[in-house]
Amino acid sequence: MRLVIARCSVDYAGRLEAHLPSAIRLLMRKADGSVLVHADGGAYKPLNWMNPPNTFSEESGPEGASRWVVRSPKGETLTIELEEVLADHRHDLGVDPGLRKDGVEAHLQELLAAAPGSLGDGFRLVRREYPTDIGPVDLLCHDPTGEQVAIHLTSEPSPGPAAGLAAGGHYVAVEVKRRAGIDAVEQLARYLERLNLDPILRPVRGVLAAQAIAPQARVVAEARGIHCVVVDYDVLRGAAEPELRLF
Amino acid sequence: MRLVIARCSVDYAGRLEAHLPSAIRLLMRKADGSVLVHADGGAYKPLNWMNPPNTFSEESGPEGASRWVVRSPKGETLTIELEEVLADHRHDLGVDPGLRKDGVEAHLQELLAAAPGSLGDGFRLVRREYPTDIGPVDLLCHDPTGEQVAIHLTSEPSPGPAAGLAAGGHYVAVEVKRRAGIDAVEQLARYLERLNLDPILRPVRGVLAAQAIAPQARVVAEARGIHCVVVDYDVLRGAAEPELRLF
DNA sequence: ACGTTGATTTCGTAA
DNA sequence: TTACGAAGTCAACGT
Repeated sequence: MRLVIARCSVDYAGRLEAHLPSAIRLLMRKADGSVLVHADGGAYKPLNWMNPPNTFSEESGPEGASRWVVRSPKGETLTIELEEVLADHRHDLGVDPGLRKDGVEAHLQELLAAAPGSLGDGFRLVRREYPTDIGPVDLLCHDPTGEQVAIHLTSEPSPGPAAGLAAGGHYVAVEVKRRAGIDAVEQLARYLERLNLDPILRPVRGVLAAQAIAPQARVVAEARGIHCVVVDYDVLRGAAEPELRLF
Repeated sequence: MRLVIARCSVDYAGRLEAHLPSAIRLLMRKADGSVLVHADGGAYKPLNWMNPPNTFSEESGPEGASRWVVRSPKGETLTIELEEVLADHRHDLGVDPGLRKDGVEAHLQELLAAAPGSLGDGFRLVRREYPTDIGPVDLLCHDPTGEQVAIHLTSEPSPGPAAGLAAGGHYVAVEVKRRAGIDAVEQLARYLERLNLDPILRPVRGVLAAQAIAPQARVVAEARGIHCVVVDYDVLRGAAEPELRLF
């Protein structure tokens, strides 16, 4: 990794065009070829950058000035005019071990799959990522209460739900989000529309489960008969490991 | 700006939890308070970071080791254990002048407004950012072909379209996107629903114009009678400056 | 202040 | 490989 502090101006031409007038900035060139231009503000995002793969060229000018030209194979060009170089450090960092993340939507879905009762009394999980022709529904559950549905004696294809569950109650399609907006409601509504075309599943209700639900989304959801459930991550983690709650 | 090269391990606890095992990394602390952890790869995104506002504390340990703890008011915590510091530079960069951008969606909209014929044969622009009660439609155009609409002799309020254009053909609401997904289709569908409540405008057709349209979005659009137009930025730039095409 | 939309989004994953 | 959804999305703009 090379770190340069320099007074410079920057031009980017590619998917858009951008220009940075002359100022003192940090230029970073990583071992993977990335070039980053950072100011002393603007949080974690660089003012300008070029991701790998790219070709890098450095031309010397008069009085310590120089020019960096970085080109991507897609025709993007990042040009940096270094007018005055105040520092130029190089460091060998080696390869970084990976980052471990925990607590994203996938994990929330796991916890809900392990504790479907959090979504509604008596709910049982039928399948995660239940496939439809417009994409998979996060969770398909079964609610033993409510209206009776027809009993199907015919055997069903593999991806179908277990026939036994359909004997009473109804199915519930669950959309899991960390933060649910109107788009989540519409996504779930599309799934419900599809699922309710299937006479074997019908009627399918909808549940929107999220750590936070936008007020507008809640209004739209209720209007469409979709039930909203706000889930708490920590409570859920407890519910998924019920043995911990006995003590 | 402070730049530290150090062997360190990092833990983040906040909206999610993340852990980075010990390795040599660049730690950046900007004048605005941001703390960034960069590896020598991974392009422009830091491995971990904390945006301002935050509180920063640095504790010294034995043999040059130290610990940085960065806390945000929302309860997020970034903890960096510096086991070995290889470099520690400070630089005063000053305030950065702004970035000038050109060529984003707004610019695409300008080009289409200047060359509405790209959207359909004979299309004329009625208005950009045509207001509705759920937000402005990117472009409202008029298609001289197709069904006849009623002629309105009454004068109209200022934001209304020119009455003369309504004498033949029909109106077209255009949604402009760089990349169109299903959400763009639904956004346009909502606008069309609203616009078609207006007896003066009715009937209003829909056109989705984008540099790239997701296949699923195209299916949904066609199903709703919305026409899809893929626009090319460079061609459009040529069409918007027709004098250049004479030579 | 809040909500909505765009982004050189980037990044992961599943088909 | 491609396509699609999620992101510690962030950030800008309009209400």
